[in-house]
Amino acid sequence: MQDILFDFISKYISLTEDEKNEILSFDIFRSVKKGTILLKEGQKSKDEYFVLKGCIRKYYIIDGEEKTTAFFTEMDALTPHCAINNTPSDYFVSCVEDTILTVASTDLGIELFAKFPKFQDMCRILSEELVAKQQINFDEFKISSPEQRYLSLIQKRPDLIQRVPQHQLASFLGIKPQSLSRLRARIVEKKN
Amino acid sequence: MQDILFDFISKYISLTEDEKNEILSFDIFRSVKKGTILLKEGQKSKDEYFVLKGCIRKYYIIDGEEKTTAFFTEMDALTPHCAINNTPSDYFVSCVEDTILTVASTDLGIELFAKFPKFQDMCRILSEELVAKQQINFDEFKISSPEQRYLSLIQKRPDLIQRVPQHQLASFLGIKPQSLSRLRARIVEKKN
DNA sequence: TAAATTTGTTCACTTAAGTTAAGAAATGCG
DNA sequence: CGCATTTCTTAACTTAAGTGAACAAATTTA
Repeated sequence: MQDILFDFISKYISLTEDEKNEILSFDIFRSVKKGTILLKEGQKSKDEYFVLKGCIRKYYIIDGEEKTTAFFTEMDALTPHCAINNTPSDYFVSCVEDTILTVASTDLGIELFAKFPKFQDMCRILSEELVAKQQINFDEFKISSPEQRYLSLIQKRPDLIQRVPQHQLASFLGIKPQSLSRLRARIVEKKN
Repeated sequence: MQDILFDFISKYISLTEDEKNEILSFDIFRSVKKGTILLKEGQKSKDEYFVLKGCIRKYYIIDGEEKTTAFFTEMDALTPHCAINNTPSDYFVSCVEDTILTVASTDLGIELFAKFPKFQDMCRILSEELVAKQQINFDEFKISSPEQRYLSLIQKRPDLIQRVPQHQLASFLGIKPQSLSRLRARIVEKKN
């Protein structure tokens, strides 16, 4: 399982066996059950997550209603905003499926930066990549209708449609579950 | 004018006079007229922009229609996605107003990283901040209706409503200009 | 396994955004 | 300055999403 982590890291920097062992010594691997809440609204946490297997989701509760804004699956990293500026979280993070992930506090990151300066390089590249990816995602969302967003999701993350409940998907697409049902029926209709 | 740049930088790292002069020697300040197109779709450019005064906007042209997805004003930085992965741009960048900005190629950035390693620190912090800010923006956009988005824009970037044409604002809010007009009329209605 | 809960779909109705078109207001330019 | 273009608003009509409710199906759990 840890191979997934090192495969990921090796895309950015190379590590010696000693360095790998050093990292493993931190005991950052966690196996969490479906439904487990990793982060609650109002909570101050410094934990960052990296998904090795499974799926976690980020959601707000507005007027008692869940609003899912992101899913993180294999090889996705989630650094909650509260971990960066040490403020209470304004959203929840929970497991959509049984999930294996690494949990590391930002302090551990700083420790690693001191010991292995090359980690800084990886983090800089990662956040730059992430900025670019997020911008594109946001732009696409803005310039598309819900139907276009759904069709594009089928292309880009077909797995999500299988593994995530419809009502969470709907919210992720910026609409209500009923609208997603209707929209799907409409698409099937059009095909014939 | 360059003070704005150094004030900004000083929030992250401190520079000696010599270092400042070194930076100034690169001649990166540009004064551009309203309407000037800085980046075109299909173009490969390595330029990054930092707005000192004025406003630039990023937009796509889809089926002959402009779709504005972002505005950059004083102290905002825009690193076009094409500058990062050296691919043709899929959007345009143009000046909403007469604008003073710095234009620096990513190569210059790399040169600066080599000469002043502390620049790396600034860039890492900047991109991390940007990732966080973008995530919040995206989340807010997703969980809000066009009307809520408009009301929140009035709170958060009231200047934009004054300085940017309505039809560009509409597109930025994810709706058509006619809908923005109607929505505004509706809000005034409600107040009474 | 049976009951309870969660999840997904359908329907009728309401609300708001998209579309097309027309005209007024503001801006730019010769 | 005056004409042309761009920008903004309004209106009537269409389309799609929101809402509330009912029901079926799937999943959880006691």
